[in-house]
Amino acid sequence: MPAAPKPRRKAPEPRPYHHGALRDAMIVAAVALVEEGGAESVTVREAARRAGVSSGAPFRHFASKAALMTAVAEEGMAKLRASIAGKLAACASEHPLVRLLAVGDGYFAWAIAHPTHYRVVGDRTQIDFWGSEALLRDNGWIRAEMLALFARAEKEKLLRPCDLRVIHLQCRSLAYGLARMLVDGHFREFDVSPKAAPAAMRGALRDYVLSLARDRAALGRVLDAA
Amino acid sequence: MPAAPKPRRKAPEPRPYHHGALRDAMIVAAVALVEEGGAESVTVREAARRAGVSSGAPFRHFASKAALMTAVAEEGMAKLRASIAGKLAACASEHPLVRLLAVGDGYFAWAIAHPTHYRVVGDRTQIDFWGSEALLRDNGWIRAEMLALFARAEKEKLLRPCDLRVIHLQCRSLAYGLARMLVDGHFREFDVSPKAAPAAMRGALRDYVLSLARDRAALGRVLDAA
DNA sequence: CTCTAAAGTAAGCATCGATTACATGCAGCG
DNA sequence: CGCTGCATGTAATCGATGCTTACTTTAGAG
Repeated sequence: MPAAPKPRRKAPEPRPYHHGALRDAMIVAAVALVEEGGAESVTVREAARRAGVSSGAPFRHFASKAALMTAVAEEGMAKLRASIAGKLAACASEHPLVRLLAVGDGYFAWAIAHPTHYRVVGDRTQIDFWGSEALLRDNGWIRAEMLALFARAEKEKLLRPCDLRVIHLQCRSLAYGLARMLVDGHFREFDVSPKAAPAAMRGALRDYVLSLARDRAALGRVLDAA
Repeated sequence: MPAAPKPRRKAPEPRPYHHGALRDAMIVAAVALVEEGGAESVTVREAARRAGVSSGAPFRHFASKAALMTAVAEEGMAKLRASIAGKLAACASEHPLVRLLAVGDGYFAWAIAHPTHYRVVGDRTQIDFWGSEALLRDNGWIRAEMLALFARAEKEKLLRPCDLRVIHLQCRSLAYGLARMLVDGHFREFDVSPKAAPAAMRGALRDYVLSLARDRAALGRVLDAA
């Protein structure tokens, strides 16, 4: 019966001339496209189609496709940070190296769950990483969290003799390398079945963290308990 | 005077109707484009332009742009392998862990010298990696070389107690992560100046290899000597 | 020498990112 | 209330891309 009432106000029926939240809708659509077919399948036009606007409209909100992809990366980085924060919050132990492994768990969990989105976040050549406040903030948070854990571990004499700067770079590279190998399709090269990849990644990081400990056996016991 | 002699045979003057080696010429042009502006700036048409043929000609030799990029990756993987082989040949020591570091040196050297090309080689989602004999062969060579060194190190009791499969994955991930962080633009995040990146990468890998040694001090002396 | 098939060309299709000229309508002001 | 300005939308268009098709050239096998 109410075929077409008065297009009075916020009636979300046909489509008000002005979308109202196109910027957000574009990001949602672009993220969906990324998840469906990877960054390469993202098209400004298709995202506009899904948002129900013409192909030129998005450029009122994004200077370029790269700007849209930067927003997609911001979205991803926030989720990545949230995933890490979640694992940290769920980590009962206060042992810095145990918590470091929790950071890795949160990092891998999101990368594994959203591989194509993770690729957008990781590739800083396609987005304006250094020009995005949100990316710098969330990435900086992750970085600071790691550095604080390393600093605490050192202060508490939990680390083997080492250069903090070196192991920070090492740790980041190992985590990035593991996640990146996964999303770049390298894991088929190892015997691990696709479903075993997460465990292999965690195992590699766990063993690495153990190698950082002054008292490997002690940390092993703590990790086994947790 | 000899404005236009007889277009008799192999006269490389205007352009013989048949190119003669279009496939190779396309790969050369595509590699050049990759080095100049990254994979994203590669265009079948532009490569064809540089090879001096029409835009449709390349498709007689490559089923798709992805097939051309796969050939570009093959070219890169061969160079990567050659770089590693060179460092191994130049390595005087027979110590497996010293030679493992030489593998890393060869790997990093090429990645640093050809970052955009390296990205093409590393990203197996954009090329037909598992369908390319050349890629499988050269990548397999690198892999086998590493595995042999690990096996020798273990047989010669040079390794700390560890699971070979775990440290193989670790080592690969660390190397891939370091190289990938470089070409993905992550190094600005660390204090290292751009020119210091190679040293930082080597330092991280060196420290990692040291952490694998049963007798860290002994390996340290060997490395310092070399 | 002929004749086929590999390897070129030119033209065209659908699509893309981006721009332009124009249309709409909300907000703020008289 | 009515006017108006500006953010936000549309439609049309541009040049470029990947890829295909129909046709042309030419090398080389028989």
